[in-house]
Amino acid sequence: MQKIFINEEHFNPTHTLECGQFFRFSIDNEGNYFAISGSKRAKIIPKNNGYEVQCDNANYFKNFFELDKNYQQKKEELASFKFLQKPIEFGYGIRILRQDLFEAIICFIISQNNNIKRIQKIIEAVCKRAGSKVKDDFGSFYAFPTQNQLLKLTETDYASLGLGYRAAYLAKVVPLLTDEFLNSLKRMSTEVARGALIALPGIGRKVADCILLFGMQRGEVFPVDVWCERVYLSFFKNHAQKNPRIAKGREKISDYLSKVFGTNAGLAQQYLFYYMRSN
DNA sequence: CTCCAGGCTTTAG
DNA sequence: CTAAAGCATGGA
Repeated sequence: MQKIFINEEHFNPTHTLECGQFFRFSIDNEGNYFAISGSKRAKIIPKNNGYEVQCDNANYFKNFFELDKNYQQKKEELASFKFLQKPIEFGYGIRILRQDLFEAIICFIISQNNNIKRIQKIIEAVCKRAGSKVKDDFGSFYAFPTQNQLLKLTETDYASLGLGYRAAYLAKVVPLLTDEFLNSLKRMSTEVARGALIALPGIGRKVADCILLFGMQRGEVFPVDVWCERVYLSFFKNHAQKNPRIAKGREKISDYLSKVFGTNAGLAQQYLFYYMRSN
């Protein structure tokens, strides 16, 4: 058992885990969160002035929670945007999670045209079906399946797990996600990597952007979905109308907001998404 | 019953 | 190039 302490000033487990970037979390009847990433699990326990993360690999979760990044600075930079004040106030303590790339690709393909409850349900079903059973100090759980483990599932298997029309996407894309391909992706520029991701079955601009942001730490990416489009239309319409280069369409909204927020675009997106979806 | 969910693919204009 | 239908499933 290893422990990490995270000050509450720039970390809130509820907002970080439930803001929509991540799906494999749960909460026990004492109010403690569990987060599963890859083959590892962490328990997050409230303490004075912060939270204690208990796990078997502290370094893994220090990286997972981006503890090497300066969120005070990010907060100050984003606070200069007045329309972010309420979202930041509401979702205080959000951190962008460094998720496993393979896992992020699978999870965000599942997320398309779907609701978060069912996304979580499907992912757990996939993990239980194909993932390894792991034991830790808190009991046992299922790791996210490796590529080799998912290769054993057919389109029919995925369909039986409730994936709907996404079953065909996974059956086609999993064989393409070799370690060699994933490692080459990580070395590409954001633009090139986005193109390579969109070339895969079941991945369009929005899913690719989520993968870039949450699985490849490309903080300048601003994924735009139906919710963000609404945010844009309500919060940014007046601003955008003053800029003739801004046109309609989610891709152009994403391009524009990436420039507006720079390296903090993804964090700004999470604040806005969480705020809008909760109100 | 219809409508929608962190969209993508295919087809038509 | 843009626009729109079709897609599986389950909950509201």
